[in-house]
Amino acid sequence: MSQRKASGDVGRATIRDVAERAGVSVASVSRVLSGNYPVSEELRRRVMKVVGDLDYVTNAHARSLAGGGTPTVAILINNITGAAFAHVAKGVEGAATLRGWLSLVGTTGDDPERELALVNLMRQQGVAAVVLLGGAYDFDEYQLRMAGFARSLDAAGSHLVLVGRPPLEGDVPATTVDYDNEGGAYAMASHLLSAGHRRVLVLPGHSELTTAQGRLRGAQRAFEAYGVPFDPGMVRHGPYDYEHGYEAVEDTLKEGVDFTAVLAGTDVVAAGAMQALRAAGLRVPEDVSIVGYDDIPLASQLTPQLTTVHVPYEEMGRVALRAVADRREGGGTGRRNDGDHLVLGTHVVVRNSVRPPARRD
Amino acid sequence: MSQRKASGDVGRATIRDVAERAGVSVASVSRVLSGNYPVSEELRRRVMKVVGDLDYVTNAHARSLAGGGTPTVAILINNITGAAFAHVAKGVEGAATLRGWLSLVGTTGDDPERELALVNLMRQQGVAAVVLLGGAYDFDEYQLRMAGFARSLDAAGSHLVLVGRPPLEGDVPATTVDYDNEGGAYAMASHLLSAGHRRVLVLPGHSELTTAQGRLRGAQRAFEAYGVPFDPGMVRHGPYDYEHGYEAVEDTLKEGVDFTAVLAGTDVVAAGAMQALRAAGLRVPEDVSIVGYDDIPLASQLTPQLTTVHVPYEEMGRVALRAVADRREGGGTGRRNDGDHLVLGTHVVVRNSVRPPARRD
DNA sequence: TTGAAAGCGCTACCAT
DNA sequence: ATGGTAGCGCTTTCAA
Repeated sequence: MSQRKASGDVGRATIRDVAERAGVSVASVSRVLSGNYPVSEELRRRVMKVVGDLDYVTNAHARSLAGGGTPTVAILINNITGAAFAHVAKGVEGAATLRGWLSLVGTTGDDPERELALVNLMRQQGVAAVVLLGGAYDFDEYQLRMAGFARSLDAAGSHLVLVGRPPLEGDVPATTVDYDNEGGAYAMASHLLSAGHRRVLVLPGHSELTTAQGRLRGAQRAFEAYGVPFDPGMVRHGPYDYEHGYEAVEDTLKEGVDFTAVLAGTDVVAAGAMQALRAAGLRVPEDVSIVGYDDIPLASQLTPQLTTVHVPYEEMGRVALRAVADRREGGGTGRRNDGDHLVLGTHVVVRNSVRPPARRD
Repeated sequence: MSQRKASGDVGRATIRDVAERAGVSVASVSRVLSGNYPVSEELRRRVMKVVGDLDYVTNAHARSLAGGGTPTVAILINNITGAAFAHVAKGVEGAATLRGWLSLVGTTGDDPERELALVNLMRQQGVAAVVLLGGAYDFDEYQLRMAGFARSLDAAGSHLVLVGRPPLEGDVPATTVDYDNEGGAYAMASHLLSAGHRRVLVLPGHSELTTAQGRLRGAQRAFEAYGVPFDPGMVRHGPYDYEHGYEAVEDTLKEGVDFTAVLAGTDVVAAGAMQALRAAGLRVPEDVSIVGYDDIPLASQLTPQLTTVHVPYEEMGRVALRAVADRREGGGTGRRNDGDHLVLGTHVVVRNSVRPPARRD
């Protein structure tokens, strides 16, 4: 154990250690390991033997610096704990692995400062792409902020991918992978309306969240299409969490407002709403119908199983990675093309949480 | 846009670009940016100005190679979609961010090949530590495999951390962060027994999974303590998923086996069991009581809310990171000490899914 | 087919 | 307080 450098070095073995021990040049070792160059069987054998003995692995940083290196995607997510985005991450991860790419996951905790810090951190890492997940808050600053990210990343040879958010305006170097958010809400609301529901409590989410806005718009359009007046008083905004679903229903009930169905912004909100209804002695779906959005596993695990909108999260992740990989291999010119905005379909999954209203109003 | 090298280089700006443009030396720029060295206000101003203009960020790979670099933890997880491990990951992430560390998440999909590939990949990345999450399959090979990982990582100046798994035997350079798995099961089963339940359907998980083994052992010990004979026929093994919970209960019911309570290996399994009971016309907890394990958010979102064992997943993540960070800063000698095996407590969270059995047998 | 050597972008040491 | 410069470990010409 003294073939390391004079100092009591505890660091990893280097390519030089391997070369010396195998009695060959550093270049040869590199060639054997990269495998992208013809080498004699004898050389390969000797090198691999030493690599095994020393349990050597190449230093990814050095390799990166010198030009080689594994392409890496960074996934930036608000909260790793959210089921929907975990599925997108899974999709990205899976597709990345398939191509031998590496993937990084960073969490922003909904903090713009941290988001910026992470984007820069990823830029430092020289990642091939940064994937930003989830609905965005539609503040004025948002477009500018994202455009800034897109340009910074682009200038560094990287690329910004927005998943589950509306595309950026203008000629910004970014790719968007979206789903038919509004269409899903339209279909979901229509399902409720065609079952005969007229008074429905709508819990679209935070009013500034782009996904919530789209879901609300979809619902409104459905009401219009059915010629049913849409009552803004039946809309309650709030975060996409269980507590909000619970409290919104609880409060609405307390106020004596009448409704026969709940159109929740997400499955988790629906779960909270369901619980509150039950706590108030109401049965689902006999007394009140409920529908969700997302179709995460929870939806089919609730009792009754939740009718909801299926969003192809995992596929979005796969598509997102494919988009950046293609652009990379295609030697993109940097010019935008139609592939820069992909939108995937959504559809209603009918389960057991909807029934025609018991009474008409 | 021609201050780049002669070639039509599209790459990122380098420290040299900044130095030239600011009319200072490369060393000075490095000092300003690292901030760990005294520099004149004038210098700092000029450098930062150019950094802003060029939107420059340091190349993390180069920095790493040269000795600096952000410490990175790698989190290896079977399935990013599992709620429990997502919480551990969150804990690690949070603690890492707090210290300015970076974290990587890789998924193995339960595939040993992929696990090995990822460990090596992380070794290449020169990560400060590799955190392996979740119960392990107790095959003979397992101890050897992990010991191998531990030594490889250690030789590379990295470190292996096992979270939620039993510690490695012998003098292996690894840290284990565990929770009182068996104790939690003991307490949970005792809760059921003291409520009067005697015929309990036990769904501990896969028989080779270490966590399942511990949970089963805990339950058995509780039965012994209560002087109640433990019927092995009431144990059904299977994966930690909703479907298994559903099918196990469905089958048991079909076989006409009598039971007044279900001791599920995880909350998700409990959710499946609950659904199956309900599908069979049985009420929870009036007819059958159910308890889970993990205390993920789902537990309190079920109806009735699930009595379960709380496992401090997020804290385990934090503790795991703290352990490696301390060892790093403490300039550990490499010798094992008591801090190499940390075990956190668990406790029963009483909700509404347990009631004394309606009838005795 | 193999070896020698010039960098990749940065940090840290040694001068000044 | 600032500048010059020798590597960090690897890939990749260019020669042999």
